[in-house]
Amino acid sequence: MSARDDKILAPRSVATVPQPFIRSRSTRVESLRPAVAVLSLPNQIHDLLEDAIIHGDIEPGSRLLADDIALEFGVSRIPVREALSSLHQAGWVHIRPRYGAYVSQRSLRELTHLFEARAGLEAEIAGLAASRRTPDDIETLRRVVKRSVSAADADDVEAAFHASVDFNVAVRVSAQNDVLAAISLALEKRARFYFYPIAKTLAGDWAQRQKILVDIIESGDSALASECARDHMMGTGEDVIRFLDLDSDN
Amino acid sequence: MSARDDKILAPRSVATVPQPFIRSRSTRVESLRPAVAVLSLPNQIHDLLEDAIIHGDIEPGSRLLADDIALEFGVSRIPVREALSSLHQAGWVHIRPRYGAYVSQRSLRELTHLFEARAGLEAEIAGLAASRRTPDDIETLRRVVKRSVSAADADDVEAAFHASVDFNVAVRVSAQNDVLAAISLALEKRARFYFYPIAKTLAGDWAQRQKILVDIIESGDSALASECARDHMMGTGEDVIRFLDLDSDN
DNA sequence: CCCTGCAATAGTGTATACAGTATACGAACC
DNA sequence: GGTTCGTATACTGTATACACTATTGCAGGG
Repeated sequence: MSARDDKILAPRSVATVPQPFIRSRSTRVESLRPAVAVLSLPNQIHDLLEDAIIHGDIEPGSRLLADDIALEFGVSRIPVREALSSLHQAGWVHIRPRYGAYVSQRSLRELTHLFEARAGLEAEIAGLAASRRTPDDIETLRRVVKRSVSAADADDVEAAFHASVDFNVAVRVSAQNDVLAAISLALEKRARFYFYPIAKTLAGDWAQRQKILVDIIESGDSALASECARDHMMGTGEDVIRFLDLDSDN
Repeated sequence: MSARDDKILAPRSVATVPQPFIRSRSTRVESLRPAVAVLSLPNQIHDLLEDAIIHGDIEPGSRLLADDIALEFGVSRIPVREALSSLHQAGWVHIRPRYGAYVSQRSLRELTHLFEARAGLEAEIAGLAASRRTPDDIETLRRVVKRSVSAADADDVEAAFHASVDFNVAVRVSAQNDVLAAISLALEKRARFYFYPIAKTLAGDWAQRQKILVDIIESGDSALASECARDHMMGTGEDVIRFLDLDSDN
């Protein structure tokens, strides 16, 4: 009945994860210093599951059994529960009380709303960035764009993707608004869920678009920066809609 | 040493809360139907603590001891932990790992960022509302505005406040974007934290402003609606800054 | 054959128990 | 007297245990 008998996480996910890996106290054998992981167990589990969902290692719609996940990570259900709860709040899973957690499906509806929201958000952020950017900010931005260009030249989608992520971070820093930054980051992560399956077909002219936006931000033209960011995001949204071809039933 | 020896929640909070109140299984004595509360324990605790923070029943900066809260509500620490975790994600508490949770302080920095973000968000939402509103939406909006006017006439701050909340809900519904709606709601709640102490001095011309915005939304002028909402929000933000007089050290 | 009711089961939600760590307090030393 | 070290304490974080419920499969009746 269960849609998954296999391991939840593909090996890649494990390899991708940063240093101090999940280690329940009971399994502590050889560890010297970090008697407890620097990152909390729930956070680690959250991030791993999030990545697994984004990368398609976990099928949308599949049920997440707390026991299985706990077993998988060698921890108890308590930290898993907290991870599932925070995944729910970020929209990654849907929770049916007293029954279980399901990985959220992709839907045309969410996709539309998501990119619409991002368009507004990124426009706001770009506008602020244009009016507040420091020389340091511009330098950082230009450095990231250079990486984007190299990645595009080398046809390295992975690198282009990372550069794009870093670019967005740099813009947020320039905008100097923590609230907007946090929201923007959360929505960007969620957007990757829609993005990832078709990243290859889209990563084309990112570098060019980034370059244009940096020029505008440097010029200080707030309104133009907003418009540019909005157009970029709307365009991307439409691309995703076109390529992803979701059922329109919801 | 502890800043609070008294009960965390003022009686009002308890009275304010909706029907099926916190009831741990172990205390289940006379209950007939709802063997378990329809709203999950963590959610109930989250909402109660959030309200208590907004209304000032819990001092910003005070430490929240999971044991105390659990005792207070007659539950174990597990659901309390989850509530604290979600409060953390929404910015209500700051968590020092392995030490404790503290109620977030008001800061000029957050206030500024918050209202800036809201200005952008509400502008976007108002714009969408203007282009998508249905006759039903307009009717709902007008009804709420009418309530606002009555409240203003009767000088009933509480009622004006509720009407304002409902007004924002109605605008979000008109905008037809779930993502924006969820974010907007979360930020509005957080804003109340800054708002509440000085609500009396501000609730003045809300009704008038709402009336103007509804007229614009009905007219379908998206750009004007955006501008109006943005101005309103910026104005409110500045009012709060002026009246609240926070330390500018952060 | 389909529908209804019941029992078995699987998995959640929470209580309890315990291990480990951050702080605080006090004593010894400089 | 101030600083440093060691110890006690209080709390967090997680494991385990258990009560309860949603579901599912099956049996019986229509």
